[in-house]
Amino acid sequence: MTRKLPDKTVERLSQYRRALLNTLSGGKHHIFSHEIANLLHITAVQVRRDIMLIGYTGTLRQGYDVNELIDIIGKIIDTREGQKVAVIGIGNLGRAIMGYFSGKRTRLNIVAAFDSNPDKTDKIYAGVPCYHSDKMMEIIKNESISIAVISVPGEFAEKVAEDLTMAGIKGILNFSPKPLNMPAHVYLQEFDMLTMLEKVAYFVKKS
Amino acid sequence: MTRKLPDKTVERLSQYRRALLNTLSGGKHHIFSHEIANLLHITAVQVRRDIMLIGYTGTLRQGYDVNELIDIIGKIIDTREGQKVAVIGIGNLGRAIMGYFSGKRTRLNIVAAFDSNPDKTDKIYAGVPCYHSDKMMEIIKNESISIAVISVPGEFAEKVAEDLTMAGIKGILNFSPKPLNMPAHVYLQEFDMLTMLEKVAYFVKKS
DNA sequence: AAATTACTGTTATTTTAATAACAATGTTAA
DNA sequence: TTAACATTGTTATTAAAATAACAGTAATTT
Repeated sequence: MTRKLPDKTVERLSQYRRALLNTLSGGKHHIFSHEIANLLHITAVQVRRDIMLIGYTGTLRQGYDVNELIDIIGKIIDTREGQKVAVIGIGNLGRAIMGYFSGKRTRLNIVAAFDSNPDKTDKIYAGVPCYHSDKMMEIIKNESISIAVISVPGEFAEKVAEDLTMAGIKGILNFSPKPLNMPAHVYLQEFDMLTMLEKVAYFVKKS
Repeated sequence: MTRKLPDKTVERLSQYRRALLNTLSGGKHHIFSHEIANLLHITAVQVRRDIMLIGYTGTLRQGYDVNELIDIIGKIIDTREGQKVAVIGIGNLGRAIMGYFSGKRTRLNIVAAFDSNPDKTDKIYAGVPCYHSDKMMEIIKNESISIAVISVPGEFAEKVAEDLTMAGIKGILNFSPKPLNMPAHVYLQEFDMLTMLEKVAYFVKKS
């Protein structure tokens, strides 16, 4: 549809949408670029530029129609049919992820969780069934799950990623501290909290 | 000491160090830039450039001395005295963070956790005492804790951040989906998993 | 009705990050 | 001994992101 948007713009679109949904439930139907900017603590130019990139245009002196903007963003970042997500590893982190998502109305559905510990499998967490890892490849394939969140300890991340790739996964969000290597057709986002905490420590030290 | 390094270089330094510690425990004492690069799945030039920026130099044809490099990175990202960290919000996420850290790093110590639920307070999690939020400001001040990890639900994040600021915090890692606004002297790193998952979904859709 | 104001949308510039190019040099091979 | 090689360190170039500058315009004020 639209040509590929800049990475950072996509991140902000997700945040705009959440902020706008909030705005809407507060009964506000129009919003200025500088108001959106304030909600996210960024600049108004940045907001207008992002909105320009997705091809929406507001009205002068009235700003943007909140509903329309939410819709447009949805058309860009959601698929019509929705996408299925699996969470691999039901430790604290895995459960946190599922908790964050449960009830959030979105086109991203967490439909399965996996763990290698039999005490944790065959149960429901935040509405999501947890299966044993042995069944992972099969279920991913059969259910055509396209996105996986890896929240297993570092030692297992690589093996999990390989299996996921073989099962045909399309995108991975990797919370483990082990950097992964994926074939080009699998989109990989690393998300490493140890690194981020050390980074904060560094900049605190500097300032 | 060194002048301020680029953001991304700092992130990678943290990852280099972890990879190098691994290498070392595997009994390897020298390493080439392309080997480090392979561990992180980035390019060798990137590695050499980062190492150049921190002012370390390897030896031709032998590569880098693993111990020395670990030390140098430590001098850059750690402080001599160490830094104290608090985790605010002991849900699944908070516990995941503490679990990841326990035992891992000596210079970055999680020394306190806080929660507003009395069922969770006055207990030890992963070796860290959890206090009631009422005591947060006092303890942060008295213990001179400089870094906070916010893992409370979005609704509470803003208030927590304000209190932390007043208590004199220097850096914040914000896991909540609510974007925060901090005075310039507080270093803020947002870390929003919903955004990241939606981003993965977008790029999966595009490819 | 003219000037001013408060916005949007777009282009231009700057900054930051990544990549490429290559010079320097000790090591090995011929 | 000379040529080829493997590796580092650095500068040059390109790409991505953020910021600044500004043109356009409907509403409001004078």
